Amino acid sequence: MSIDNILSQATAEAVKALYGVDFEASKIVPQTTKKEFEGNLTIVVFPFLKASKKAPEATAQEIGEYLVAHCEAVRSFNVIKGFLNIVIEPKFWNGVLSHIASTPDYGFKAETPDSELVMIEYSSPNTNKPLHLGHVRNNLLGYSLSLIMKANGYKVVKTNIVNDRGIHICKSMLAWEKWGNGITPEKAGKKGDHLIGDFYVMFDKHYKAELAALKAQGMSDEEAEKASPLMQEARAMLKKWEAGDESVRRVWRMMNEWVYAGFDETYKRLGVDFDKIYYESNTYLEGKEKVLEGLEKGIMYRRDDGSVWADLTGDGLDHKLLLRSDGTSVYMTQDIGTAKLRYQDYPIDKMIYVVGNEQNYHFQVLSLLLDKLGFKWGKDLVHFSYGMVELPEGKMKSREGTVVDADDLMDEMIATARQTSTELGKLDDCSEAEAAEIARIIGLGALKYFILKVDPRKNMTFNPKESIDFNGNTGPFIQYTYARIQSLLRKTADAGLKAEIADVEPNDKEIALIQRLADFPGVVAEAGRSYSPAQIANYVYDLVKEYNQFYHDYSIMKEENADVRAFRIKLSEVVGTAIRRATGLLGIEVPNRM
RNA sequence: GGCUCCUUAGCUCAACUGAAUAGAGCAUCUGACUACGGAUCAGAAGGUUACAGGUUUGAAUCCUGUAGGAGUCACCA
Repeated sequence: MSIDNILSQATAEAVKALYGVDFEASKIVPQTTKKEFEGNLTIVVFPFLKASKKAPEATAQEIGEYLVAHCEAVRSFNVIKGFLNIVIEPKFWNGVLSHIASTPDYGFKAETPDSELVMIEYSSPNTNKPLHLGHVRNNLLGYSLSLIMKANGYKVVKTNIVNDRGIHICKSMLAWEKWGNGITPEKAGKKGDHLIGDFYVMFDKHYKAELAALKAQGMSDEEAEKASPLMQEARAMLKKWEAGDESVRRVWRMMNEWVYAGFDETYKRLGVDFDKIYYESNTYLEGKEKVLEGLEKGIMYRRDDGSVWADLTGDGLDHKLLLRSDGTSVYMTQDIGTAKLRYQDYPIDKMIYVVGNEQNYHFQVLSLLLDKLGFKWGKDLVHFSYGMVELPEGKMKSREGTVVDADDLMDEMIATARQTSTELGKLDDCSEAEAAEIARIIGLGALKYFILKVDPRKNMTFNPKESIDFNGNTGPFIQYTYARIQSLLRKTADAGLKAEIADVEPNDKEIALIQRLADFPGVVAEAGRSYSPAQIANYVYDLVKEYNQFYHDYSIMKEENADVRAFRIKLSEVVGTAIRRATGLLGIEVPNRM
């Protein structure tokens, strides 16, 4: 049992014994004592005042005295206003540390046969252009979230829904047919997703030119859009695609393969993966059946023109279209169809969608509809919504060509990491292969940490330069600390020094570290932002900072007392393990040397 | 305009279910230094938590309103 729990329970007992009132021990949460006060843990006594019918100071005093008398973990206490600061018997911390050290999965919950199955959807790219900075945030959040849920004992299925059909794909296809001259990724020496993206841009350029020409002839915006031959061709192509026209389908399949090969490379480099991939070309017809089922049950209604709608005014929302008058699906219908297929494939208990906050309304509606249609996880599906990533120069705008490509970004990060590390002399003793690997780990670590440390709900500014800094709240700083610990462990091992939790009294800095280690946040709360990767990121940073405080104050290898030295080496080792496991939850690698 | 979210130090971000004097890093300033990995270390300065009310023993956190920003309100995905 943790010291927190011991203390909560002892406090509950104290309140019961002193004032005869029952307090649930789980409701009493001791907090870490602030640095400027004496003590390790603090209990706020305000909640007990009704029971004690005494002033805060007197109540705290009484509880403190009871604890010292009855709880062997408590050495002493002091009272400041309503705050009862408790000094834990220093030797107790050795027990805590050895518990942490001997529990390989400390802070993690193991999966059991009864574990709930959670499906996490993330990434969800369109197949007409390569991944960009926004997708990077999505992928990192989704992947980290899956690791965190797994650490919470859930069965996790990572899924990706690829938007591989629709007018946008046809635009790329049309441009390729018109101006591509049969070029392929191999011939162009280019990743497939980038090549397709180029054709999408090309279409847009020609289309814009057409519009301008038509408008110059006196057409309005709308008229021009309708009259544009290019757009008409694209629409015709979509019709053919939907009809299953083999020549269109063949090009479509070929070009999609190019894009997937490109995506796979990007995903692999980013370090994310999926258990099951769904394609909208397979799911977009599925929702229709479910909607018609809802129509029969009276959940939906049909309008005179034949279109099908859901009336959500009872839930404070609007009327929502689900089937067009020609019977075809809309986005919402597809998501219902995808949900149906997924539920056929997996016994889903919980569904998490990692999708940008511009779709908040969509998911509010989807949740209601899935619930009405009888999906048990529909009502409390989680839309893990995140904000936009901006750059120091401002927003990304595809029109202005300021979109940051994911591949380019990773290249740049790794190159910068290489350069900075070289300047610092960190790569001096490395082979070329080692140097490249270290640069990769640092560059990606910097990117991942910088993005994940921010509360996902907020829009954020990503500054590539600041993210690669070996000081401060950055990935490289954490990786550096880890590498240094490994270096220390190698040296002490070479010197034949022992690492063990000897029978010594830890000092304040060491206790602070142990307390931090005991708070390892692998197992985190149920819903909302509380299982956000940001909390893990900020935890690791706090731990690393705490360790640096300790590290700079004590010369571990020169320490004369063998027991103290062994204790400090062991403590460093445990901190290293905690760093590796916590960064692991973020999908960040840590190097043994750098 | 309706709805949702955001606003914390010059900048980038913290603050778990309300708790003590709102914390880090970067940048700035002052000082130290031949190294267990010195781009380090010690210290200073920097805040009416957008604003105004309310609830509470206690509010950055909860409620109401105002201002500013973002998103959304398509037979696009």
